[in-house]
Amino acid sequence: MALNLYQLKAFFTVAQTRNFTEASKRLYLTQSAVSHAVNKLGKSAGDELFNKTSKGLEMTEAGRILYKACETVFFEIEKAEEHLAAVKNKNLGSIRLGATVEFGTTLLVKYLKVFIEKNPRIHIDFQFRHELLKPLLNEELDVIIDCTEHDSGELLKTPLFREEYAVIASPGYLRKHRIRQPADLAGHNILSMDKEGKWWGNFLNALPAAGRPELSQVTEMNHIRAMINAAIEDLGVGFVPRYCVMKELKAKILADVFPKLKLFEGNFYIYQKAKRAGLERHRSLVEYLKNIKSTHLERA
Amino acid sequence: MALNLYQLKAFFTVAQTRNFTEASKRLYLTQSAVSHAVNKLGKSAGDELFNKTSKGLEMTEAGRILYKACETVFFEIEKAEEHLAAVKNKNLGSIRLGATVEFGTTLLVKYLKVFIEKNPRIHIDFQFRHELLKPLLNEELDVIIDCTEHDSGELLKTPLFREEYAVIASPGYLRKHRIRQPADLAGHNILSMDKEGKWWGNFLNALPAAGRPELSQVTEMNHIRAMINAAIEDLGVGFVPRYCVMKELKAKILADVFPKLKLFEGNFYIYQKAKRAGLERHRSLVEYLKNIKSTHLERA
DNA sequence: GCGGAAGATTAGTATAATTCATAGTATTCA
DNA sequence: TGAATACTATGAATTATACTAATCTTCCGC
Repeated sequence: MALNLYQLKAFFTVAQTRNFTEASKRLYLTQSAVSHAVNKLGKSAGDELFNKTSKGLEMTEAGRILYKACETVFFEIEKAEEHLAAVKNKNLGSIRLGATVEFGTTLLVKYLKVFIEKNPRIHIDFQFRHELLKPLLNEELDVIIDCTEHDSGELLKTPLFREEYAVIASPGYLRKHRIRQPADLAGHNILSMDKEGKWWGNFLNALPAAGRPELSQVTEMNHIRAMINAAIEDLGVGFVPRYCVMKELKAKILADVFPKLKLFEGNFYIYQKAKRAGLERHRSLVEYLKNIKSTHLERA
Repeated sequence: MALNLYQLKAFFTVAQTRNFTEASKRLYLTQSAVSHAVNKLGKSAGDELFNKTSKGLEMTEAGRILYKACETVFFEIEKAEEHLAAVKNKNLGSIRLGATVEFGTTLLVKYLKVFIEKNPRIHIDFQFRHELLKPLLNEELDVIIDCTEHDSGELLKTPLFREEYAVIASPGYLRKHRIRQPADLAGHNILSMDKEGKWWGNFLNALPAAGRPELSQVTEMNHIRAMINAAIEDLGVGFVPRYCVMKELKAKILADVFPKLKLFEGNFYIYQKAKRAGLERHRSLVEYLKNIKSTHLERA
């Protein structure tokens, strides 16, 4: 039979992307080359590797067997390459690090400055977006920092810190509209990431059922920074991670509406594919990231 | 860098055999092809992979890194191939089974008959020799059954049974020379695998120091079967694994000189490379072999 | 049924693997 | 020391294979 690495690589990438054309781009090859390679691999495996269904490609059993082998094989090769590079004082390779937009653009880049200076042989590329899990699973990203909960055998999860939220408004807005307790929010313009109010859900849940306001007038905007700026401009009341507005609170261009209320949202976690967590560069980065705290922004 | 499977295979085989020419034979390639491949691999790894020393090849650090990766990679590929074959009802591959000459040619082949009939998709090749460990380590053999003790992290050891020995002679010989107790052996012709008497060491050790005979007249012969046949022909007294002479004892062409003495030699063990023990065909075979007992020969 | 998207096919080219022939390097032994 | 032996390395030629470009097929939505 004699499996072949070119073909396995092509197959593996197709399996990850579920798309020959996309795979060909990742591999810097033509779609034709990928098609050839996967077909040849299928022949030497004695079976088709993919079935074409109405909604895309689906692996056959033979495909799944090979996929599992590929995970180990390519990881092992990558590890060996990293190890060789380490011995020869070469670059250790790169990490594609994903994080949510606000967290990434503010806290993360500042915190990583020291790591990047101390580890010149590890290159880090950044991807700040909201959708993080899927790119991690299909190997567009190597490490992500996300504040949603995922649990799967193939992912390694490292807890970072508890994210504290705050209800914010500009001091001017608060002077005009007295807001003393949560119930007072009814009728105010509510700045939210979504129209349905899921974004404010954790705030509401933190309140006793009796004191929950009816959030009727909701303005949707799909970036936290936009929400913050809107609040600064007196456009309404926002609900945001506290670390995002540390500076604004200090500078008093924003105020904490309910300073006595402790509002915790989900944890921040580092996620990586369990297999790839064995890479030395992953280990160093995660070890460093573990010490990040939401309070790091205050120093900045 | 982009490591390459052909080159890794060539390198891996050279590393196992410590010999380019031997590796080329195993790979059904020319020595030149192997040399080219290993050199190219060395170039893409950025370092030499072997140093030539006065007594053969020696891996460099880069070589050792790659060797470790190869172990995993090729095992994983082999496992995938076996798995694919299983799904498609093809042959599961072959096992090169090694055992000591006497054990292999008598007990083992008979015992394995049933396994071979029940598992037509696993092919077994046999190698009966005295040197078993080295061929196992350099991948000339996949599984060996040996009665010597080895302990190493890379080997998986499965105990089989305790081997019982017996002192034998032909009934005619015993009629002529009365042998009542071990001390009577002095002066007799002693049949042994070696001239120095190490072979009889375990017999002597089983006796109280006072009753140990002086084995002065030793005849060396390098096969157990030869020793047995010599004993049958009245040539002297032999010391052999009991399972080897079950038939002869029953047929009364040989007699147990000290039937009341229980003489145990070392255990029999199955050894395999730990990595390769994960192969399905290895598991089935070892599972079956575990039930072998030295008494199986009596039935035959 | 037409256009677009995605994969397959075919034929030709580029690249890499393999061989052949030969040269080089230790080691052994007379 | 020189010849014989047993390796490995090298370069040119050959063969196998990966890859591309262009074209074709299929499937899906409008």
